[in-house]
Amino acid sequence: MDKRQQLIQTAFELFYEHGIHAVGINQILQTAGVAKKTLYNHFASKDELIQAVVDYRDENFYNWLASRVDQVKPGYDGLNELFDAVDDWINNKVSLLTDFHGCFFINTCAEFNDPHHPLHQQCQQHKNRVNRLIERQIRALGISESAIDYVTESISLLKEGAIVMAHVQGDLNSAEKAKAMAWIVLAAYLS
Amino acid sequence: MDKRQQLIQTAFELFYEHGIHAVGINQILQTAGVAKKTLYNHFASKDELIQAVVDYRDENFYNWLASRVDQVKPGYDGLNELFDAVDDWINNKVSLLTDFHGCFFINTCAEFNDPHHPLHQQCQQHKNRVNRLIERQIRALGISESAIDYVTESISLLKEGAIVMAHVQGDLNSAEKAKAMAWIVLAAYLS
DNA sequence: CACAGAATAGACAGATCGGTATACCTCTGT
DNA sequence: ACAGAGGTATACCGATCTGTCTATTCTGTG
Repeated sequence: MDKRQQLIQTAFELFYEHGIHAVGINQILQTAGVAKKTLYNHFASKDELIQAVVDYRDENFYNWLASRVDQVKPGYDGLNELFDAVDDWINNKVSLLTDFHGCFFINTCAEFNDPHHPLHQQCQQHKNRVNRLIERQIRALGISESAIDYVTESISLLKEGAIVMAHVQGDLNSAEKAKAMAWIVLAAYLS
Repeated sequence: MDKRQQLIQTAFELFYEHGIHAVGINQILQTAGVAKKTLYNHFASKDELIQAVVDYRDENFYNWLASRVDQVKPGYDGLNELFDAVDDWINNKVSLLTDFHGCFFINTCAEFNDPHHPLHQQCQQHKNRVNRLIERQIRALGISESAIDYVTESISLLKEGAIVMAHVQGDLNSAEKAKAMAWIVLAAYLS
């Protein structure tokens, strides 16, 4: 088994549950069952490990979401699947993503507030990837070129709102609400 | 000047900018220009200080928002003012709230993930207060009683989405988008 | 003026932090 | 058979953390 991957996986689970600043190196090592020297053989510092963890979650989450969305027809079906996927995630029906504790990238931005911070920007880039996935669905709907960015960001806003409502307020139907609003809004923008 | 209040104010500003776990007691004391003994004279522990900080922001933020919303007619005008207020906040037009770094309560929930944690619940209660403010506007619109909770939570979702889009993605027009969607959605729910 | 309450500065304790160093133990390829 | 890579376990370093303690100074009121 790959020790490097094992460290990243363990660190992610601890960071996701308790926050990054609240989890120490020694806790990660003990949980992963790995020696300290091995960690510093693979990573120069805790910061590098954190970066690798964000990358790992980016790949893992995006690949899962894209595979869900891309298995249906782009456009209405794709957007439908997007919100259904978020709903499954929120309601812990996707074991691949581990127990829901909000969006790891939103949480990380909360801990690294400065927009110029490398970790904050890494999180932005993840969101940009997801936005491009959404944009493909919007384009397939036949929205006019000039409105594509605006509508994409509006749908993204609905998705983010659903995640936060589920995490902070414990609203487990938030993704359904967001989906319902998405249809209403898109119908208005298409007419 | 009240040392207790000075500590809370300083702690809030540091927590809001850097996150709670990232800020130490000594940093707060040095910034506030207060002795350590004075802090532990007013608070039994750092945890108690954090609780007081969350309470302080709850009062400060809610009072500001409610005073904005309540100065216009409940209903359409109130909701309009709600999203305009959020827009002003995001675009740093409200000096009372200090520079925008996302929602302090969302950020705090990101650091204290467990829904049973006292701080997480304090944040939930703040959101509940704001939700009741929104609910009053929804009621004034004449929405049917059975739909009030659902519509209130939908508007709340739009507001949360706008805050996160502004914080994580740097979208400074997010509140405008949320407001536009709110009108579309409400028109559909009223017809 | 005198005194009580509350503030100050700062040393200190014990734990934990990120990170380094040392010594030993397996594997694996030639 | 043996060198080297990569693992383990653990002691250690300096810094920093929360929280305690002492000793001194300021301030407001009778």
